[in-house]
Amino acid sequence: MVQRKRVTLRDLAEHLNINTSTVSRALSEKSSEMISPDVVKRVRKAAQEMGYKQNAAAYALKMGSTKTIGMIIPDLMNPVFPPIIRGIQSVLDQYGYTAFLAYSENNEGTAHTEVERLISRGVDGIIYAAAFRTDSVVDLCKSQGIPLVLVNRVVDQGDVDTVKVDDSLGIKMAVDHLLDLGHRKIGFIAGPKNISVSYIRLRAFTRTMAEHDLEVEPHRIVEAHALSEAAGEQAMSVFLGQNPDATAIIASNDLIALGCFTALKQFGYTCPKRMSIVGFNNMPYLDWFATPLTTVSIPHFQMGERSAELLLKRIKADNVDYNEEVLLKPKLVIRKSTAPLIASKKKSGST
Amino acid sequence: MVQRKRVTLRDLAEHLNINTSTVSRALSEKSSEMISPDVVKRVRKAAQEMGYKQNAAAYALKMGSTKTIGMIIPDLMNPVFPPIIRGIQSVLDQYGYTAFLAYSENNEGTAHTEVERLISRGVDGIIYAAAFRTDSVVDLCKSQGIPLVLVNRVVDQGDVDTVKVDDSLGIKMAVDHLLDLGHRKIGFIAGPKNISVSYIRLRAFTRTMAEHDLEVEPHRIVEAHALSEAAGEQAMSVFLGQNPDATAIIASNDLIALGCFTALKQFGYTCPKRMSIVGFNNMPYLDWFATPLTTVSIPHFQMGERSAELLLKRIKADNVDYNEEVLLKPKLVIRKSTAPLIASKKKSGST
DNA sequence: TTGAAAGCGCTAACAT
DNA sequence: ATGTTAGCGCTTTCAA
Repeated sequence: MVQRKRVTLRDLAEHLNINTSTVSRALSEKSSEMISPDVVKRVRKAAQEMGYKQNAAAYALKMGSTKTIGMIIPDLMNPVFPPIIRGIQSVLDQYGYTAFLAYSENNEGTAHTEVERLISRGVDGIIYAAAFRTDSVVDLCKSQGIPLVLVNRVVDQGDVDTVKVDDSLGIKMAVDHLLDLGHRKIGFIAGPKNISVSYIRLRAFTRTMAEHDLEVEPHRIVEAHALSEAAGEQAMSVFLGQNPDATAIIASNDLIALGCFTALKQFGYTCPKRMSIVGFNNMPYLDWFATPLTTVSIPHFQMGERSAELLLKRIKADNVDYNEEVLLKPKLVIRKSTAPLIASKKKSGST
Repeated sequence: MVQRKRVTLRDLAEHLNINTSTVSRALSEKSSEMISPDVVKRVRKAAQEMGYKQNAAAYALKMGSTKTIGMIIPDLMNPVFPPIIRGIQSVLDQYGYTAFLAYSENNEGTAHTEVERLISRGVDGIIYAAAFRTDSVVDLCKSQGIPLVLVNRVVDQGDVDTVKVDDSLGIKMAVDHLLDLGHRKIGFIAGPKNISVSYIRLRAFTRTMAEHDLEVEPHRIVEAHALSEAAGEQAMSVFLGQNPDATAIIASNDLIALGCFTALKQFGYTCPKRMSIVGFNNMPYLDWFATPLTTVSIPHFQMGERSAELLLKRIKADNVDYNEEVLLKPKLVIRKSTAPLIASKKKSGST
């Protein structure tokens, strides 16, 4: 029983000898009240039997809403994003929305193009998890009147809805943890500074250190060219070359931290004995690692949920009076990559 | 410059004092030839300036094709699927197609519902990576005339396009590897038998063993209730309880293998010293693990690519003359979870 | 080379 | 409670 053509409202109407609008109303939850119960029942039964499915294109054209949104992430392979996506979809599902997934590949131009494609697809809104500190996507959405929510990364301009984690607090936790363990010569492998999280985390690092009257000398900070394993390894090699005395490192994210492990090994150093490492994100499966990474855990799934809720709210009431910023709290997960500073031969002054 | 309303063909037409059909033709690659070059240029310039974007809903309604496909996977959190998805999208992108992503959550009913939603969205085809051995989704797509490609998992019926990995060969490689290492008392933690890969891999196990004149006694095989870590742990506990003499185990996939590690630990056993473990899939980051898992690697990305190519082919020429089956080859990745059998105190007869 | 007009499937005034 | 009708934005046949 192969039916090449999809069943339409008219097919149903003709089959039942009633008008298409009656069928439409009978099928709709809202307007079925104005139709006699008997007709409603007959229509729904026939729809079921004939396999009627609403034509989303026609609905979208008529109603001006596709019940679709677009999500842009840097890269699906980064294990941070699957849970965010699931969080988004879990609330979308409840409201009959569906999401398109697109990738920026850490490239603003690509992101811009993808957003244009999504707009052409008629998405009712966009969740953007790949923003740079200044990002043309924000203006694009604004000029097209498309609701936009930023997740995870933020933008320097203030007038946009955002769901983010308190990165500064996360870094503070990491620093305090290392300080508690006795470390003083702490380095930082930053991410690219045009990405907000990199920038914010780095700033939080120097600031927290300063609060403890610890000055961070410039050679203690190396910037990786990407938030990736390879970039982390490269940056860590540079760091180790110029910091033979450092005893702990904070990485801008877990992937970079993994790269740090690799570089460390190449230098013949061990973790945590010779050097403690802290990451950021708490990616999956860290507990299984040879050296389970101490890291800052962030509520990925919840971030997705909140951003979808925020976006749906904006779509419903499309007056953008005041922007909203949702701030989620991180947690420090202490594993085996951090250990107390061993009181080896005393070198510098303090403690 | 906030433009609440999207620019339409008619807006352009009125702006240029020409007919909408002329604008449409000028914008289309195919039919712009029949328009004077001058007009084409003016139209495209205006389109650019006014920010015209084609309305996908109108296009879809008119043309009967949304240039959209649906992907169904069990679960985004399973690290096997991201690369498959990327593979699919990489070829979709080249043809102007976009994909919806939906989840079966390892539940046939859910899958069925999701497929219905996708069909209602008007997808031109579906890639289904979550099939059960007998699956109503296949019939659903067939009855609706929607092209369908199965990835990774297959169904018992033969008349459907499929992209899969040679699971039997993969298991054979695993068995041969363990045999080479001297193991004879090898167990198997199977996945649910209503999932094709579970079934095929199990069968390949007993068959390969038989080819080496090794009979597999029933207690050597335990079925996990899901292809997950928790299910693997549970099944492995059962296995260890009834197989104190076993020296190696093959798990139906990596997640189950991880569960095996956990159970092993609870029994106070070590891997690979006391027991060798082989997984299946080669999920990311295994090299980082405390005991890096020996596993069968499968070309996820490529599977995605091939399935998208196959689907697009079906969509283009929608006559389904003969079905196609793409078979990809796996590779064995030997890591640290397998080791030679230690010749301890001799017990049973052979060798 | 361009214009006029129809129609894809749906919903929502506006009748009745 | 139901029918009639218009129109969302687009492509394409037919006419000029």
